[in-house]
Amino acid sequence: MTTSIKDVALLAGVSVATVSRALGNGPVSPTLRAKVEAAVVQCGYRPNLSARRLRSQHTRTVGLIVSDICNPFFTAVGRAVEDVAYRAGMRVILCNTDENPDKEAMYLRLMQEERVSGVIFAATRATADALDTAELGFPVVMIDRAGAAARCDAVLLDNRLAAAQLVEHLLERGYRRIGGLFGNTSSTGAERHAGFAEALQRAGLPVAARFVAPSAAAAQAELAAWLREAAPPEALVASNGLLLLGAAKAVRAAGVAVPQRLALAGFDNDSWTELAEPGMTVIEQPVEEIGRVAMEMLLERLRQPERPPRKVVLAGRLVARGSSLARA
Amino acid sequence: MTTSIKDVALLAGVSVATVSRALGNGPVSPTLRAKVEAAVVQCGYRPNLSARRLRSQHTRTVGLIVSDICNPFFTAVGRAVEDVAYRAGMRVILCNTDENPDKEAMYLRLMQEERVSGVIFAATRATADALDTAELGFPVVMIDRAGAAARCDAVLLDNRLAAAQLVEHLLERGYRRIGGLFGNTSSTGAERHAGFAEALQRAGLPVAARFVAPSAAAAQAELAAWLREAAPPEALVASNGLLLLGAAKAVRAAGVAVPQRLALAGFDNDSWTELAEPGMTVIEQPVEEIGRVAMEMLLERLRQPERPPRKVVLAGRLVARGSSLARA
DNA sequence: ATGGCATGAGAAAACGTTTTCAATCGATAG
DNA sequence: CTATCGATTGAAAACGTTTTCTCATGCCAT
Repeated sequence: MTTSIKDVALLAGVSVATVSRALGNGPVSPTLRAKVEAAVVQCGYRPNLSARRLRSQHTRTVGLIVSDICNPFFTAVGRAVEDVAYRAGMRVILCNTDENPDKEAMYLRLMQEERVSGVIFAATRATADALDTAELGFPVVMIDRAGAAARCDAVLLDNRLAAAQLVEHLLERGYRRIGGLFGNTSSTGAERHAGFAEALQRAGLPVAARFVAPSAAAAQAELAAWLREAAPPEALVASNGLLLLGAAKAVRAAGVAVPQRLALAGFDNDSWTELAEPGMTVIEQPVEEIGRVAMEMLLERLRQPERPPRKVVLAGRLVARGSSLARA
Repeated sequence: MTTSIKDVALLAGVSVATVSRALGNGPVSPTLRAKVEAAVVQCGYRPNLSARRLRSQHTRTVGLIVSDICNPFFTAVGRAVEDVAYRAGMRVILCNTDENPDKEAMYLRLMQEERVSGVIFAATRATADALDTAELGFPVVMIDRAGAAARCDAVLLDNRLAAAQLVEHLLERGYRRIGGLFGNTSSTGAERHAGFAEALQRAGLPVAARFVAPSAAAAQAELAAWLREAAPPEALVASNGLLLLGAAKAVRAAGVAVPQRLALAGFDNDSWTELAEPGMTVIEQPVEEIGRVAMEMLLERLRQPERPPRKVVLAGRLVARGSSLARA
């Protein structure tokens, strides 16, 4: 039997209401407050958060739903979310969906049962478009991927611009036959593809883009096949860290010289991109900021439920490395 | 106002007890069960987990306390823990301690307030030694680091053996002046140092070990300084993935040839170790298995609270790569 | 003096479940 | 034909809090 507020009240010689008020910030005379505090330490009382949540009707809990926390991008974002959350006295429930809409639906239902205060969500395209935030019962902040119709807060990268920047960087360095590898489940992949295609069209060049499942293995297989085709690209853009990793593995396995036979560029300044020869050219996303801002927006929304939804668009930073050296 | 079990009962024309039983696995006639299920979908009822936890007195929640989920080792372990947990109908609360004993204490207190079913814990040395699992009120499974006195379950790597393996591998390849970089906060660092030292002593060689804070930055700074000293090592063992990363950055910054001027070997088969030239020799830990087994042991312990504590010791796998090529 | 009025405290209701306890009913055994 | 038993069901208690709702007290203004 664990000790409850009743035991504390008995020990301190006051009512349970007084104990509750002393522990919270209710009006209690200094005398009784001291008595209560003494009783609390004496019997090692720990409040029961389930009871507190049930009665007070707010759980101080947020859900963080991402595809896979093992993706360094989400790892870093998640860490930032948690830091801000815990500092604000909130708990975080982490959910990995593996880009699977069924799992997304399941976890959203779970969030309802948990009566979470809100959710930070990197949704699949299908789910993002269909999301009805009104009937969900809690506010949602989208990250990384935008919802089409979803009238909710979001913090995003300027994906079109970033992808276009990569293409222009490669053009500047003298590359012409530029291929692209994009994830096929998220709106992010689509947006980056759009920026990629626009930049190439502006330059009057053909657009060679392929869509794959968002995993390193899929990217590796796709690029390996591509390199065996008749006219492989001179440079490749990969639309996220996982795909870039797969691409790097494929070129290494095929013994293709980077950047002499194939230049590489992509997204996410993961730690390996600096170490892998000759260094990967990437768009670095402000991962810590994305997580922090998302959580702050959620807290803000909880304070002002009726505030109009806001989208924060952050800029990526081009980190040029050896994988896109100027063409000889 | 969200709909409660009462509304469902009213709609179905039965008592709340019957609804509860129909939703759980109580004895209910097929007729009423069907009525209840119809009512549930009709009014979109979602059980309130806080209320359920309060009444039933088990939270179906486990805490996962690690130093930093951004460390790929813990990311992978955490993912495995969560998969097993969700499949068993349990929730996971993730806590990052940054190797800070104060944060560890704070999170343990939080776990008590959450009335968690149990905790999976990668503890600092100080905390692990002082851990009194009896007065905590929930079972603990230690991972990665052992508790000295702690009479609780644990799943660990055979650290001494693994470290010795690395040393012997380097000896075989012809290296003699072998240095080591170890984390100074965990028992794991200490154990790996022990294995490292024993292997060198068996070979009649001097032991050159340095202890640093468990971060890439600390390792990088320490090695950079070391390389400027009079007699720098010919080969270096780094006691975890972060330290190895720092070491790799240091040698790259100093323009030191690997393995010609300095061979490198370490722990954790993180994705960058394969890509970074000339490939890092590492001990691969069975990360997925560590997380899975830890969660399974916790579930087992919840079923049989009085079972004697069990320690599972897993073996690492040596992955030899270019960074420890045979000496010319 | 007297009528508010702010302040501090306790009693009791409420939060949404699960679980215990008692009751009803049909059927089966004696 | 009746007593007993098993299976369902509902009423009500319980889980540990927070939040009314009262009430007593002392103080200030009239």
